[in-house]
Amino acid sequence: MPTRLKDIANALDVSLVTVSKVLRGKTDVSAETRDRILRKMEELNYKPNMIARGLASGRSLTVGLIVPDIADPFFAELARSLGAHLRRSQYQLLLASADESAAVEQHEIENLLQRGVDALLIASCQTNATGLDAALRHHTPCVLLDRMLPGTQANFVGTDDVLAGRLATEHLFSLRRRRIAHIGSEGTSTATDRLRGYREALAAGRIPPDPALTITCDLHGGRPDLLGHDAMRQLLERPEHPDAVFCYSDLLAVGAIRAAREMGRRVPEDIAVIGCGNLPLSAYLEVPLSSIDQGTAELGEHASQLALELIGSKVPPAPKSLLVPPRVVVRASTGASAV
Amino acid sequence: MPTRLKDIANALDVSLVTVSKVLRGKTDVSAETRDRILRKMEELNYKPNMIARGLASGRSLTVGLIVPDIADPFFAELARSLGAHLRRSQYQLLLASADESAAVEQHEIENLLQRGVDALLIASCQTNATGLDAALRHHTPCVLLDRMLPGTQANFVGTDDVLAGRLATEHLFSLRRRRIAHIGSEGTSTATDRLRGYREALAAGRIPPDPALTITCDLHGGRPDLLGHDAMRQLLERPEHPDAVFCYSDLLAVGAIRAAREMGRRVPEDIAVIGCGNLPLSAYLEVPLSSIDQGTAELGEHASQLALELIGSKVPPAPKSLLVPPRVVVRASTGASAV
DNA sequence: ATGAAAGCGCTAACAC
DNA sequence: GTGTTAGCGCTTTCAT
Repeated sequence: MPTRLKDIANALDVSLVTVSKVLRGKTDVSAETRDRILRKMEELNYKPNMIARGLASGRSLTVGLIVPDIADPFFAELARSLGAHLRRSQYQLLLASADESAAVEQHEIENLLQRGVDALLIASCQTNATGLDAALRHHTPCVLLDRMLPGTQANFVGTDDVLAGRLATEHLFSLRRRRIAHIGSEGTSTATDRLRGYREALAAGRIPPDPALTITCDLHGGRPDLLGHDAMRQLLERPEHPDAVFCYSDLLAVGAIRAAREMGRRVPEDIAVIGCGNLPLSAYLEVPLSSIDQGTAELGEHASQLALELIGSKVPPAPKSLLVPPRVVVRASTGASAV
Repeated sequence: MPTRLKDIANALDVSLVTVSKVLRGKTDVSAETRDRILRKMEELNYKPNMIARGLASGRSLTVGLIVPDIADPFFAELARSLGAHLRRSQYQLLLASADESAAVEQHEIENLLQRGVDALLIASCQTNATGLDAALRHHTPCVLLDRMLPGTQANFVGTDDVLAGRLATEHLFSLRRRRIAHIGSEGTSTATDRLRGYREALAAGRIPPDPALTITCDLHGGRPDLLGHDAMRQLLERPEHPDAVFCYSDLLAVGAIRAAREMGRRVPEDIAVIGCGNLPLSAYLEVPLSSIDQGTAELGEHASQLALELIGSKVPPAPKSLLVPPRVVVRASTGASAV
């Protein structure tokens, strides 16, 4: 059985409280007793029971993270970064993957709150913020990650997705492409923001918007690579087909490129393609994929910082929004061999 | 503030214990009181405080998972599957990523035990099993995932890696390749087992082992794709170069293919390559990559089952080893266009 | 069928 | 400096 504070106290004939004080680094203990206690802790290999500590203190030294899908490389990297940063501050990450389901996500929110997390980080797949009410009831600080929720004045850490869309589109524009399509998504702030950036860039380039060049995929509807494939085929079958495409995600882009090549188009000569997310394997794809890098590790760092800050403040500060600037990574799919 | 059992009890003028009984589904409560209590719980939106419950009952309904790197697609998928299965049994997954460091892993083991996990699942990057002693002290059941540890009689759930190595090599053999190389790894049971399977298959095919055809990479030394690249270059610079390579991982294989092509070799015509792990993007690589699929989701299911079983048994049963059989997935890198 | 008493291992206030 | 007294919110055992 693991050693308890009481065991240390008994062995040394001091009170349990004194031991607890040493444990927590309180200064009202004589140097001598402190030494004896520390030595005994070492000797008996004492490790505090975090459950008991959590119950007594009301703080669990725990941060909950909910992501739509931990198998998505973006969220996996985010979790990794977050976990590493929190560990340095003695915090433990409780991870939940919502399986892309709003119901599961809601369940996990309640669940993590019941487990007494000191802060809750959510990359939400809900469409509104009512699910966060539970966190308010618990007075648990909450940070939205990656995706904003409509009608919320919440803390947010994410990519500047409008900028992401603009950078991607401007990059295609700089390659002298003028019929620039967008294969997008819907239902998330990331989707609408990237679309907005795309439109802004077109406007800035004095390209009239052509509704036929925007296709929206329902990413709940299946594998994104296949959806991207379909979307590209639709685009290329139209008489006025595009000479460039900005895809909402790399996975969509991968499928889109496959479709283009199957239809005899050269990438990037006939059609340039850029994705978003900068998958680790981007460089090794059939056509190495240009993409928008979101600085995922940096996102995790900011999120953990903000979480700790919120935990530390007695009164909840005004909600903050932290936008990490993305950057273009050029590879062959929009590369030098382009026309 | 969240509702507590006491609030329900007071509101209904029954004892806290009766409420607790209803909460836990005990039958020694009259149907009427039960109904009143359940209604009140609903009304006050009662959610049990899992920390208090954990402290009182000694069970946290929590399972800890430690992986070397959550950003590795294999471990991410494992975590996803595990989390989904545990959720169905009301268990919560506590995830820790060890950053490929044995020291961090050890730290996380202690950490999760202090948090009172009911079982501990570890894909370990340690070289021996002494780190698991802490779990024994806590009487916490423990399952090794993916990698066995030498000198351990522990529960294990993982791929049948000897079979993986044999299947991969036999597949290359069936393509009439006879100079089959192996780009391997070291320090893990997966590495030595796959190597063993490779050798067994060679022996079965009456191919004399050629030490010049086995290269071992130190995967702690950097990016696996670059290591694979280097390894392939070494292999091809030798006078008696191979006509096929089985790589320990897909990432190694990806780098290896790149190197081969840079050196003017055609894949698979001049050299066939098969990896292991079956990355989600395998089909979209510059040369779609043949691989060994490990049935990761199935691994997660078995692991969660075993964990729950161990938690449920009063006396620890004899350690079990569960080996999931892998299977070959053929793509272009060893595909039909082969000689 | 109901509840009183004790306690899980720790922390937080306040005495001495 | 040190220790005492009270809990945190729940479960467990055992009376009634």
